Amino acid sequence: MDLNPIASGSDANNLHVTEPLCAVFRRKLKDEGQKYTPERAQILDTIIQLDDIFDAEQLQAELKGASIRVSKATIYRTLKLLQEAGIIQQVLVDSELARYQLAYGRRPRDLLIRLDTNEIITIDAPELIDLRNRICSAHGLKAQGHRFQVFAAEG
Amino acid sequence: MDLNPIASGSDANNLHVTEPLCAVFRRKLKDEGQKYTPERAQILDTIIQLDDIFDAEQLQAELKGASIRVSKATIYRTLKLLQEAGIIQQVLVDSELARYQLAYGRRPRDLLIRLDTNEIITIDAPELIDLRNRICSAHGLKAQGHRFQVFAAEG
DNA sequence: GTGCGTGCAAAGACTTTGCACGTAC
DNA sequence: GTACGTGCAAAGTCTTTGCACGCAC
Repeated sequence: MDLNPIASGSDANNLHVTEPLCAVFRRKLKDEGQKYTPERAQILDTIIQLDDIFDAEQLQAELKGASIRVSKATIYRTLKLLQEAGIIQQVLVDSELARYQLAYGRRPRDLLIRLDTNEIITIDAPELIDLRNRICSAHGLKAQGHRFQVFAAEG
Repeated sequence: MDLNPIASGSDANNLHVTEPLCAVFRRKLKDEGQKYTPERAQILDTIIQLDDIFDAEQLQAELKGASIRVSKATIYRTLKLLQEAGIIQQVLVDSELARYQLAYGRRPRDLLIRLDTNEIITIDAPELIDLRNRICSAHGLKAQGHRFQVFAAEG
């Protein structure tokens, strides 16, 4: 269960990262004198299997589906740790609910949000990497990531 | 107090809109059989004067500074109406708090967010308009808006 | 005059926290 | 064996809602 190489490898969205995500998480925890518990491992596993945008509720449901009972408190605490580790990031489509997605070793996933159907489509806009880097350079800063959402509806 | 032409006119971010924002709001309300009350007018005025990203708390404080007392309930109710009218939009920098900014008749304001200082810098990336339109066309949709946030830190 | 709006306080939704017990290291 | 983690329930924060009174139309 600890073996989750990033290698859904044919996915063009993945950068060249060879280290399994669980190893990344483990290292972050060890570095801070924290423990790699079964709950934390199972939560990360589940997120990797989901491979989609999710919220705390969905994550708990997914775990329950695998007969794993984890409290909301632990879910929220672990999501915070995973964010700190750079493994997941918040999506922020609206302010109603905190949603997350895998981020580590991936290009940011840009979103096309249909206002008429509320459908969320993942898109790829590689030119943004260049754009954001230029913007940051102009401000003497280094880009760490970005978020891009396009709102659209039937024409 | 009703006269708030969009005309901070030299601002290159403003499109050519000649109608005062309050008129836009008024029309939306009338169309739905709702009333243009002093509270609603004062809230819109204050948002226009602020001309910055704000949250419900700040808005109430700003009103209080002008000796105008409006309840949180009314503020939230009015913010929702202003969003429906397309006059303001949510910013969504993080999920902690709903923030808003003026939107009507303006290009979306793109943001450069410093992770080291939490400073939020408004930037202008006009090429995104083109990019987003191309993306939408490719999906047979029409772009209604977008959100772009770059995260950066000292290099 | 009627119906919508406001303030207040209570309710709601999501998230965080204190505590006692359990477990990774 | 110790310090950190977990579950539970309670507390917190932001936001929404029910109700009685008041005002825009």
